[in-house]
Amino acid sequence: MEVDSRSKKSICAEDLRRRVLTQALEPGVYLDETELAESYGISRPPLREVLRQLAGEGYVVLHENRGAQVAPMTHKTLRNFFVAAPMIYAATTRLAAEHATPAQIARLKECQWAFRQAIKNGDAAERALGNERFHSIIGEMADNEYLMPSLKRLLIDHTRIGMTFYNPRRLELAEQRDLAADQHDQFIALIEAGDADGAAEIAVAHWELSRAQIESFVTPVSITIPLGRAPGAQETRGAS
Amino acid sequence: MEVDSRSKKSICAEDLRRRVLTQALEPGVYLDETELAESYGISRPPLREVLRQLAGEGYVVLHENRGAQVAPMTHKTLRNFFVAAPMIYAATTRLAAEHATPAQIARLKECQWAFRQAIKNGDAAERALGNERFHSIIGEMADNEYLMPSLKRLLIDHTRIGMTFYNPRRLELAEQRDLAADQHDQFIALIEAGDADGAAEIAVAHWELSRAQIESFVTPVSITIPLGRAPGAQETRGAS
DNA sequence: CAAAACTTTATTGTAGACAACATGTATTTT
DNA sequence: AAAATACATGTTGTCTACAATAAAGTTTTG
Repeated sequence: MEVDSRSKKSICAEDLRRRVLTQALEPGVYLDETELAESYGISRPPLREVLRQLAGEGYVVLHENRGAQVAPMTHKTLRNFFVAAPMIYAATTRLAAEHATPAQIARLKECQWAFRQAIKNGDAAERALGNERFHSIIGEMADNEYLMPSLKRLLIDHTRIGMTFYNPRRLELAEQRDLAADQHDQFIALIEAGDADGAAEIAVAHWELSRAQIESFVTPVSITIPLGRAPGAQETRGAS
Repeated sequence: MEVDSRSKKSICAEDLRRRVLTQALEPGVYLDETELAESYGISRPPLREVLRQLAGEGYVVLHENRGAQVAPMTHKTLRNFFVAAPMIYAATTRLAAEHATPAQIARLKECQWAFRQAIKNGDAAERALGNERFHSIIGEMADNEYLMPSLKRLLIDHTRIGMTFYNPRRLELAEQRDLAADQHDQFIALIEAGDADGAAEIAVAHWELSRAQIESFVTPVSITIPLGRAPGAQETRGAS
């Protein structure tokens, strides 16, 4: 029955990842070790191990004698994101089409089903997490341990940006979400067909859609971007 | 005077990185926490934190209840390496030419000087580490937090491969090392000139040289590759 | 004699208590 | 009154001791 026999530590790590991705923990916020350890029912040493791991994965930043901070997003961050994303997304998707196994394709389809459910239900967090999971699976399909770290980092911030700009009331955004979901179906078809060139193309198209959406928010505002505090701006204490 | 006021933990982390890169700790070897903690003069909990961090950086792999293993190198690893390396190297070098600061260029020149010294002295480990440092600095110049994780992972295995195949007696390899050092000078010149296209080109050329060298070792042998044990093959205990 | 189960040993995982560091506040001094 | 210093508080960093898990060796049994 697939009992959840995972350790408290891995549950803790996964939950913290989820909270960072959904912005339940906002960029730049400092984390309290004692508080977190208690809430996950473990002591501080193992919690600190988890935080180190998450730091390695790019979810948090560690400051000596000043604890862990949810990875901040700055203006420079967004610029770099725009440079790296199309390259890594295209490359990994191409490789996914070349290497995907039937089992992985089945998982991708399941994930896509859940993604569409989340859109239908208007659940912002579930939609964002579902999207992250979808592209993570494609990353696993690519099966390249050298590209995966960059892909995962891109997905962290892509997901957080998606959460920031989510707005269920604006109609054109709802349409874009449906379009994105349709593109996901094309990802699946092309990967299943082993069409590397086609997969790379849809990856770029998918990115262009997302980029246009992000730019429609960033460009008009131009100066103040709602992407959380820079590191050391003000140190917002307290997680919840 | 730049006193070494870094914590024992960061010294420990750096030394472990060095030992992994130089193959003083061979791929696939399991690490003993008690032994390592004692040798670095710290207790096990902080050492475990360091190991978690190194796992996040790709130096080691953690197995639940079975400790930390120096990241193994398999045949698949090498294939993936050949796919990802040219892409990431070219991209980061191009960005380096666009973004490098004078201070960074100065550091790069210092590093290159040390690199040439190591070649002259026939010091394999110093040469390998110097090369790693050189390309790491270029990565810092690129200043893109999304590409850096992949670059660093590539450099880990590139360095280890370089150590594996190092042979001071074969003359054509010595020539190739000199050629590589000359290319490093071209890196510096092109980055300093802000020539992005030229930098990307030399990055590819540099990669091609390295690739040819690696292939000259791998192809003739074809079956058994001296790249360390696969995970779970035999579990070589003991670090030193 | 071979195989399986039990016991022993070594290593990893965790908890609680203590030390060190940083920050904010109050007091003192100019 | 303003600034600097000393103090108090809270949070991070570390250590020692203990618990749990896995491997190895030994014994027992078919």
